[in-house]
Amino acid sequence: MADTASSPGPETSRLEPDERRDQILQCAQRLFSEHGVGAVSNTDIARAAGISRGLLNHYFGSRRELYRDVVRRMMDVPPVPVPEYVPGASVADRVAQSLDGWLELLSRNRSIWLTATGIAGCGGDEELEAIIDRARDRAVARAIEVTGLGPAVRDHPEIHAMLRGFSGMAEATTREWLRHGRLTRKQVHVLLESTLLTIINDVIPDATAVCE
Amino acid sequence: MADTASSPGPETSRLEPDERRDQILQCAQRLFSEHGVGAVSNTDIARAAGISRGLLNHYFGSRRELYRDVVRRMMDVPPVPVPEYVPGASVADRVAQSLDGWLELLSRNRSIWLTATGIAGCGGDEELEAIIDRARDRAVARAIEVTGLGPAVRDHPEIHAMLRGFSGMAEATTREWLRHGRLTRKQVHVLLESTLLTIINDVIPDATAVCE
DNA sequence: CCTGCTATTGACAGTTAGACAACTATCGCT
DNA sequence: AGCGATAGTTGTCTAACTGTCAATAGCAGG
Repeated sequence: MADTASSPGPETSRLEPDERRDQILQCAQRLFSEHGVGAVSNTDIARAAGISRGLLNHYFGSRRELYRDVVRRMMDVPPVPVPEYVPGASVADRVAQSLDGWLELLSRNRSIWLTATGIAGCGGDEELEAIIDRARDRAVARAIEVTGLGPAVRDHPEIHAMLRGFSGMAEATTREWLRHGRLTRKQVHVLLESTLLTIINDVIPDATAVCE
Repeated sequence: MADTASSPGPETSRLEPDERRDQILQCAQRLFSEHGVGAVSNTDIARAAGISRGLLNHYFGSRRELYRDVVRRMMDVPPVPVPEYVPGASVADRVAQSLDGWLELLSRNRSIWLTATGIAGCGGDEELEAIIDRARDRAVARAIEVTGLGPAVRDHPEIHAMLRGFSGMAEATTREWLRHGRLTRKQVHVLLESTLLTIINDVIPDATAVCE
């Protein structure tokens, strides 16, 4: 980054550690989103937060750890849009409703989500991979709950892996929608719904049979 | 990196520019694969290639450009496993055969592919994104050819975006197979085949209708 | 007002990328 | 053999970045 058109910096000093931590993370997240991770130095972040560079290391140790915490903060945002169990609803209904909730959530947190998933496998950091992996697993777990696949997954762990594959498709499709505008929300919905139902109804019986 | 257990370095000098370029890229690719991008310095690469540091900049300008060229080289590897047009074959047959060729190719170039896709969206570099995007588009173009969707795509460009979504699933699923061993090759095949056929037969009619 | 605690700073050390200049080695040509 | 042209080397210099640590400044409670 060349120059940071300095925002109206808080100009305050001596915050409580938790507040300071949070404020720094917020600034870092914004800068990463705006300029890309590689183009933002610790100096930039410190300036944006109105603090000295040394304080970054005091709070986060190394840059890598700061980076990890930013990603963690981003990924932890989604507070689960409640599966909503309605007695008379079919699996297809529940899938449709859950998908809708997910898409709604993403359309609200557009830039955060794009940054967090774009950051992704930046190469070499085990723990970072694990953080993103965990977020993905949470999404898959929700899918399992919604589709009522719980018992089947216990016997066939590969179903879990397949749903992780599906979540790759969900991410890619959502990028096409939110980032490039090459799909509409409705189209994403139809695509993901049909695909997920196919996986449940057609693929899983075949593929699990193959394994044994 | 502390010390690079020096490979049996070519020890030669005065190569043709093209050869030298290629040799440097090869070394960089190997180091990136082995130690991760962030852990390899220009000095490491120069040492591994048996040349001076300055020559790196002579050939590639900046580190970022070297990095881009490494990724470009990785992505350009797949020499298209020939679609093979057999007259009597159905779409499903052609999809199955093409998928099989793709999986075979990947199982052979396992580590290269994992590195290339893992490197992926490292954040912030437009041109790098474009390179990866282009590789993905090539895969999608092959899928369109195999499935005979050419005419439909001309009228409905969103089909293209959907197939890009599918390619996200293909990547994620393949990672589950090649990297984590949580799926077998057969399972990946069944999953991708069914999903792709569903998209072609069920989703595309629905979704394109929605658009108009 | 003083005193202890701690958030915060500022300067320092080590490393790296990138630019540049001067020099050397090797090839192709006459 | 001699002579350019060009690939490659070495070394240095600058700017920027990260991580560390002793010193400082702001805010409690007595």
